[in-house]
Amino acid sequence: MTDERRKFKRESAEARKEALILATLELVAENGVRGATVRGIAERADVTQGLIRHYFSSKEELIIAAYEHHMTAMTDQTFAPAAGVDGTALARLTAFVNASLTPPVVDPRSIALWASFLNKVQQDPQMKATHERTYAYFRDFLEGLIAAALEEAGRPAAPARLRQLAIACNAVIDGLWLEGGALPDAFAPGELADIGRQSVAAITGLNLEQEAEKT
Amino acid sequence: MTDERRKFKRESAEARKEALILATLELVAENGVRGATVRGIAERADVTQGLIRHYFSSKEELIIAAYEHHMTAMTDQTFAPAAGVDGTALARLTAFVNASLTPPVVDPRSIALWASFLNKVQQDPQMKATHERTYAYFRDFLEGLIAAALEEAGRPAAPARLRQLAIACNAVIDGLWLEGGALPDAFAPGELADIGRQSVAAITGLNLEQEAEKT
DNA sequence: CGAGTAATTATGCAAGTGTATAATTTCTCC
DNA sequence: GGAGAAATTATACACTTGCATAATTACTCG
Repeated sequence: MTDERRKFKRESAEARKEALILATLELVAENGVRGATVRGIAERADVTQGLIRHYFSSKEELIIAAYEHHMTAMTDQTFAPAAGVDGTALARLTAFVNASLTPPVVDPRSIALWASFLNKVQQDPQMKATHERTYAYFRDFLEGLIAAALEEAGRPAAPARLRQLAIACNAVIDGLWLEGGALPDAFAPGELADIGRQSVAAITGLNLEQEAEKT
Repeated sequence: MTDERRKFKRESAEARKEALILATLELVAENGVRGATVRGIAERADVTQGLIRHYFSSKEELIIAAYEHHMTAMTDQTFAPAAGVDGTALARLTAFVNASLTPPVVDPRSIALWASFLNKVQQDPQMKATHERTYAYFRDFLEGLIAAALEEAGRPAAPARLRQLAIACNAVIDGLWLEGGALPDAFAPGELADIGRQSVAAITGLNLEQEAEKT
């Protein structure tokens, strides 16, 4: 029979690290980075605090690992839907906007995490690098989608113009993402994505609505 | 002769409160709410920590006062330029977009403060109320400007449509504000305002550029 | 000018913080 | 099944935190 009285179970390093990182993200979202105490994280992950030191040489290191985990999850959730569409560039652009403005990307917890990490991001060089790389990746990807969709529509744009369009569309998406997460009850389901598509359409002159109706 | 050796100077309650609030905002922007310690704030304001308790019954109360101070300053900076224009509605809308996307509204410190306060805002009812009131005020004002400008142009919009336009324009402004503050070196001076006007123009169908050139 | 009063400083305390180290427990492998 | 090693817990420490209270200091007003 299994010994129910055993005091703990040994887990693989990967599983434990993952559990600790998830617990960290929960607490950072709830109470900020400084509010995510080592003891609180350990309790949330159902271990004792000493174990954290066994897998991460400091709280700082755990925070950095949690941040990179979150950023990776966010970009994956955003890019996967667009990458999965193998139709026209316009279809991929539409899928990208939709994915950016629906759960799980739009979520109070994501905004809370983004806000909680911001201070550290601006001070820690490693986190700053991760942040800038993610932002650039996101915007370049969007710029590529817009460029392809415009060419497809027979009216290609010059690089300077493309840059502006990407910044503007990125801003709409970010702004809607922010508002949707900060005031979850202020918008009906799908409303943010609707407004996002309409706005990107207005800014670029592309017709994202007919594309959205195809699905 | 003045006694240079006197250990402190008595100030009016208003001056001291203001000084403490400003010191608090500095530290909150730098280190987050929990990182803004009572001792740190006192040092920054050149007083001893006991004095804080004399003017604010708790750190919580000081934080709330600092948040409301900041929100008031932000809205004032944003609304004053638009209110000062007594020309067409289009001119006021243009001034509003410009003010929202140039310093001192666009500023790394403002974004840092916004992010640092977010956690508390979502948990403390009083701060939450302030936040929602400010957001609603901002968006309603923008919606009013858009409505007036559209009527002026001879193509008034229905309420539902107006709501969507206001949300979209608000999102562009917020998104650009965010990006400008989070990556201050990524944009040339005036670039954000340019893109903001173009985007609002594209979304609403109004011509903000000819309006901007008049000044 | 001198006493009273309020502003300000000085000091102390209990709880919470990250981290270091020692003591246990579980699991693997021969 | 039992020794060895690694995972996990247990305990301790120095430091910081917000808050309370007592001791000073500066200014006001008769």
